[in-house]
Amino acid sequence: MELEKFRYEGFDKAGLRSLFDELEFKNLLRELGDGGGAAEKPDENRTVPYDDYSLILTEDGLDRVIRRIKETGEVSIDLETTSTDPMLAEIVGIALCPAPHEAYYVPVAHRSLADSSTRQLGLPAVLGKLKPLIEDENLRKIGQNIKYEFVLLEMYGLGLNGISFDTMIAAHMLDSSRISYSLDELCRLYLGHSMISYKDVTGTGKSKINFEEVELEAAKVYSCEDADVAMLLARKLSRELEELGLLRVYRDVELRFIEVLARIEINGVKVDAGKLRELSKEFEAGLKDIEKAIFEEVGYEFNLNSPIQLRQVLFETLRLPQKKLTKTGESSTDVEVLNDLSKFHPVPEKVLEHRTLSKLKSTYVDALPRLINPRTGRLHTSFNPVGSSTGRLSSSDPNLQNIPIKTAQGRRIREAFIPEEGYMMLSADYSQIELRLLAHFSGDESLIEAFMTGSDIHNRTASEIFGVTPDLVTPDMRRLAKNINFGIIYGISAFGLAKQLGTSVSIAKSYIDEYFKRYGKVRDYIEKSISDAKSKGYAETILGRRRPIPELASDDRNRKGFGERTAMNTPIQGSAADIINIAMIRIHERLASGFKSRMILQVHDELLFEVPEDELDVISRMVREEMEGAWKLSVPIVVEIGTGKNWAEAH
DNA sequence: CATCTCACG
DNA sequence: ACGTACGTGAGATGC
Repeated sequence: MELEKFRYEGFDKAGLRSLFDELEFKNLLRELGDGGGAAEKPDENRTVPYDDYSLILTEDGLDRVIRRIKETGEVSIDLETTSTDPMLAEIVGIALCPAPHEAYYVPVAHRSLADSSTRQLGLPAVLGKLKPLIEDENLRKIGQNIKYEFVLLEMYGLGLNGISFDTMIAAHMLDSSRISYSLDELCRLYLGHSMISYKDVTGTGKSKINFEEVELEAAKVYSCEDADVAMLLARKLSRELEELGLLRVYRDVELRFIEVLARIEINGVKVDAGKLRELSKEFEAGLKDIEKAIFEEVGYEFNLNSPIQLRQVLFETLRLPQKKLTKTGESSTDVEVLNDLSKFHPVPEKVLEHRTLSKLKSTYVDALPRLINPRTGRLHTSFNPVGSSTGRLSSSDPNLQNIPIKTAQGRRIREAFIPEEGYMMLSADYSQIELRLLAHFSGDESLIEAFMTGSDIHNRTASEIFGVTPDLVTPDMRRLAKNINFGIIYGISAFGLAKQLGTSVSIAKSYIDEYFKRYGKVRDYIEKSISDAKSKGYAETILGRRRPIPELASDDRNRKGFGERTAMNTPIQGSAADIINIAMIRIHERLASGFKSRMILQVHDELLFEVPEDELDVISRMVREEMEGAWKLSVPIVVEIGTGKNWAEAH
């Protein structure tokens, strides 16, 4: 009740203070050793208590907390820091929750203490006391996105062992379709409670203060609530996982995967900043030349990066035909349109060249060096394990899963990704993992046969569709078959295929018909995926991760169509993700047994390693073995391995 | 902060 | 008749 009142009235300092005065009394009782809430039987059906939280300002206090954690055998941890990037963050305070409704806040770097007589414990002393507990694998650690704590504690020389629950990961496994997996969102959903938001304690905009400036009492309530809610959610979500039979996979795969990702993030990848600087100059000169040519052609200067200005130039000044509209009804100037307009005028092609170069320069060449960690001299991405609804990872700050490769200029950026001195890059790629899963799931004899014999799958598909022997398949036929194979995985439609191929819908339709004549069980499988998802309400992967698809029940043709494509694509894309995750866990564990080699990136179906030359052979074999053996399918799983002095060479 | 565009699998 | 390929993140522009 107090919480609700506090929230609705906004951040009222006076009101907050009286609330805190009341709480302070209980804290005092606890400090005096009356037992407080700890001795009472906590009512787990309450939402968030808010009254059994204590500030820890003394060594004795901290010792009591540590005893409590040892008593309960578990602790939910929430660190307050100076940065969302755990590689750069400094600890401001630590919330520890050893049991539901009982939490403690240990400030270590707050600036505004209650009064001059208030002293907080120093960070070295606190970490010194907590280290044995944090490293004790028999004390269960609970958290919301605990990879953050793992990476950050590692920066302080503490190894976080005994991760027993991550609420974010659990919620994603139960329902990967959510937009947000924030603690606040999960708390609202599963506990029916709105939490104090970060903004409530720090303010926003101009008057925003850093967490170090937040008063101890406000920091305590905010931070302890986070730790407490994670503890409460862990119990709730654990029951849900158990009911669905997912607890084992959750523990054996999802939880273990956290540490693998943390290690990759900590390892980071080296980039040749000098090489990128050279590329920047070169691209700059190229952009200038293209600009000049375009401005001469058009007759005046404008901002090529502005779609609005470009629209005016192409469709008003040059009077070129308008091909398609954007979502908001404006004339599109995207790559498809510009390619098409290239046959009428020299400018569109030049604009495309400019776009490509400008994109590469701003997004990669100029941006990446700024993100090099000054301590390590390397790039450390952040992998988000709940970043997609299929179960794939996403990567950000920087995104290292979309480094260019398709064009020659792009590959030059990849050349700047280099191994440490004395090491080589090793890249291991799953070959056609999604089509192999399609063969496995559908049981289609033709598709299985193609993979059993190790043939070029697109060539094989082309030969089937066009009714010629594989040696008579032309590059055009193969390209078309490749598009169909992709289309099948995406949830094919004649319209989509036609657009991709640049043919008519009726021609695309005839290709699809021919495909399904040859691969009949693929059609059956697609239909079964959709009907299964319809009856269950969700699609699932080989590990049982669930993606609800409410669109399947929609009356809207588009929404329903989207739902159907989702129903057939998710088990394939998601299971491919499951398989590489399993491989990564095994490889991580084997690397830990005395190798110098490091796993440094995952790009959906590729793993990148930094390997000392004398480990190349053994690591190649080990990586292949673990990737190919991660899951048993009815067709072989094949991995292609390359090595080189940079990422471009290794790929 | 939305829009457009484009980098990747 | 209608609109559709699956999954992401980021930079630049302009309100």
